[in-house]
Amino acid sequence: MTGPERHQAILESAARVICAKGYDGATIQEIADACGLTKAGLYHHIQSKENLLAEIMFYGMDLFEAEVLAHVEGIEDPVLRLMACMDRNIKMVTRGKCKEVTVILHEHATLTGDAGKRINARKKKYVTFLERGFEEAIARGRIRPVSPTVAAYSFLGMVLWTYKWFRPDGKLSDERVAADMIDLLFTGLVVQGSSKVETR
Amino acid sequence: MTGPERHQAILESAARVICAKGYDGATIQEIADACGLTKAGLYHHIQSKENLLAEIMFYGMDLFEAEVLAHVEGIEDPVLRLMACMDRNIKMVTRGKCKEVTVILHEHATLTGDAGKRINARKKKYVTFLERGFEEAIARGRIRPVSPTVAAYSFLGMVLWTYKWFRPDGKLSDERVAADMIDLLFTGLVVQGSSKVETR
Amino acid sequence: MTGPERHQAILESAARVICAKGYDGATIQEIADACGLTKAGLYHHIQSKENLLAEIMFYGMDLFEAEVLAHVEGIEDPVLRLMACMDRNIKMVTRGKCKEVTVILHEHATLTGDAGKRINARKKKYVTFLERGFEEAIARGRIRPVSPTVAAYSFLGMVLWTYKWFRPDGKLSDERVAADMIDLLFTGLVVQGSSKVETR
Amino acid sequence: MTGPERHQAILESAARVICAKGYDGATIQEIADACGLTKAGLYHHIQSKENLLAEIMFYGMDLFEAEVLAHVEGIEDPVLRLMACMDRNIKMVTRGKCKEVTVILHEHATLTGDAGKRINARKKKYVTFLERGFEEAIARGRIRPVSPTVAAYSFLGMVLWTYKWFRPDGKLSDERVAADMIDLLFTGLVVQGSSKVETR
DNA sequence: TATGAATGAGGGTTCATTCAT
DNA sequence: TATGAATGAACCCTCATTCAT
Repeated sequence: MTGPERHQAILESAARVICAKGYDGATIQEIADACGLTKAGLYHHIQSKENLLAEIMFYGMDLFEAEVLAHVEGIEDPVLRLMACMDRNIKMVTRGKCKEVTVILHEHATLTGDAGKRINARKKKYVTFLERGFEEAIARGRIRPVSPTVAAYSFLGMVLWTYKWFRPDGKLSDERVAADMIDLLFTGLVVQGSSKVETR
Repeated sequence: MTGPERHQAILESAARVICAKGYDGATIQEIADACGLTKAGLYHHIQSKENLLAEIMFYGMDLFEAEVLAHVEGIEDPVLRLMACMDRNIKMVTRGKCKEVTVILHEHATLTGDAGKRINARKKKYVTFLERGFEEAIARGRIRPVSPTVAAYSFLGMVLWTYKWFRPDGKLSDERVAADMIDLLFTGLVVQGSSKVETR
Repeated sequence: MTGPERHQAILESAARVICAKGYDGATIQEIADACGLTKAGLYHHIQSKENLLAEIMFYGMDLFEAEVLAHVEGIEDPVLRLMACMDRNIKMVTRGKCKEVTVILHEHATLTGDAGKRINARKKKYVTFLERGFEEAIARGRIRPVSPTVAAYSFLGMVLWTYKWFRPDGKLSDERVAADMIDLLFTGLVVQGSSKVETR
Repeated sequence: MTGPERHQAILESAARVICAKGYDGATIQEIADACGLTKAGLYHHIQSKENLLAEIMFYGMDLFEAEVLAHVEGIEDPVLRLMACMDRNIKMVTRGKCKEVTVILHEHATLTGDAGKRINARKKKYVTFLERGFEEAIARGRIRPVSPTVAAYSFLGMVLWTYKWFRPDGKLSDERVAADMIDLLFTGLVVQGSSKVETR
């Protein structure tokens, strides 16, 4: 494994450690171990611990936008769009070997400086995307009126919290979790007969 | 201020720092500063950093159980019980000078040893309380059937995530946030005419 | 030993190590050893290695100005002033337990930032003081015309280089070195009969 | 460029870096950069950092002896010999692309082991050469009696310090600096009418 | 020759903790 | 109680050096 692949593998290994111990709790030594390198060897690939976090976050954002946003942005109906978004977002958190890469986006440690601003801007963009979705759905009479902000953060809370409790080997499949969360949040919101599209 | 009051004040100051910087990111120096003590002075009041975290968590659990659980456990109707619980839990996170004490319960850093087991048991008890609530509501035909586990963790995700985005001086009051979240989660779940009790 | 005295003792010990090994070559460990402290213990007294260097340099400048400049600035005759200055400066470099503190002023490592600017300004002030002395001596017809700049830097080179070769237990006393250097630089410069003051 | 030329070019580039940052402050990486090589590439040309310093010093000594000593050793009159020596030594420090190579001879870092002994022996030889010059001049009645040691080290201090302050693009030319320093040190020493040779 | 990758040793610095006063 | 001083352990990071390619 060489070049960009190698680099990504390092980001992913590091993300797993940071996810498990937190940014401040994770040592460069532990991260290096997870990468099968010595500390000094790891530094051949990264600039600093903080920069490593930044790289993981950018990578996570890229992944998230490619795997979630890119697939749902084009959906015309706002309710279907939000539901598809929730489905994909939940699965991004529950399955796939890169889940930690995206989970880290919500790490306590905040990036300083320019990188932090750019990550926050992209996070904010996602929140806004959700808010706009709810606004649009309300405007079209597809759902009952609610605060788009509260709805967006409820959506996020439900989805992101999943990482903390979901176990792939548990009783519930992530298909079931996704379906149920979508049901919980949207079924009660949708105004029946508001559209030709069947939502349930 | 002396005795137990003093001790609680220290726990609360420490909780604020740990909430802001994370357990690993918070320094004993910073905590001491926040308490108006020197490092060595602080050690007259605490046993160790980890024990301090444990104390805060026990204190937080006590507060949570007194302010939330104690007030809602007696509510006969499971839906009303869960709604009241959400309302109180959200407000515990958004207002009050001790919010950090309870927020820390979900800190990344987990307590080790016996204290950790006891805190986890109490957290688990809360999750179970919520699951039982949803189960009971389903059994009584008050709400549509959903996975009680998914419902409980959705409840928790919505509520706990609030700490990350809610600003007391923002556009939304916590009254509004609580009302809207209750609406989002329960209105769609409740089976109309399932009870004499008006839920909205 | 406590307080400011203790602090000065640390600066002096550190100066000895830095003088012997150079700033980059001296380790904090070695400096701590010389102070009879552990590394962490030393950091109780200093802010950083660079700041330690800055402190030593400021201390050295203070010493130099108090022991050399303050004693000669008032001398009316410029030649006598420069000669007295050379005498004191040489002895500051050859004797006294604090010699390293002043020798470090000419360390290769240059301070960065504000501290560096302030030290350089004080060094420049000394060069200018010497240049003015030679200018004044020329203007009064006390010495033959020479470039004041070259004269000032020759003065400095002779004096400062002394640290590199002079041995207190060698054949030459510092009294002798000072007298001979003054002789070498000034005897040939002074215009005979230029003043009532006998210079030799 | 190949072979010995290439090697010398590397020594010269390295000397520039080491002169600018000091031996301990200069990194192999920085030296490699200055040579237009990678670190590993540089190691095909050098044995170790310390050995590189040794090579530079030997090269510098060779240059110095060829450019300075070789040209003045044959001068019969000791005063003229010393003056010519000062002239050449100053210019070696102020001009020429190899000046750093000779300046490094006075680096703080001292070579260890055999190489160190050989370099020190050659340095000592130069000091002795100067001392003998002054002794001889005194013996012949050409200059006033002074300590040859103090005179020799004054000579060296004046000359070597020049590297620290002289700027090729400054107001003073190195011709002027050399002439003035020779004037400063020798004019006052020389006994008028001591020789047929005009010294000024 | 050249280099990307790797490393053991060590550098400066910080941290939680202790203790004499 | 309180604190200034001290410390062992660990942390992030850099360095001179090596080696497979």
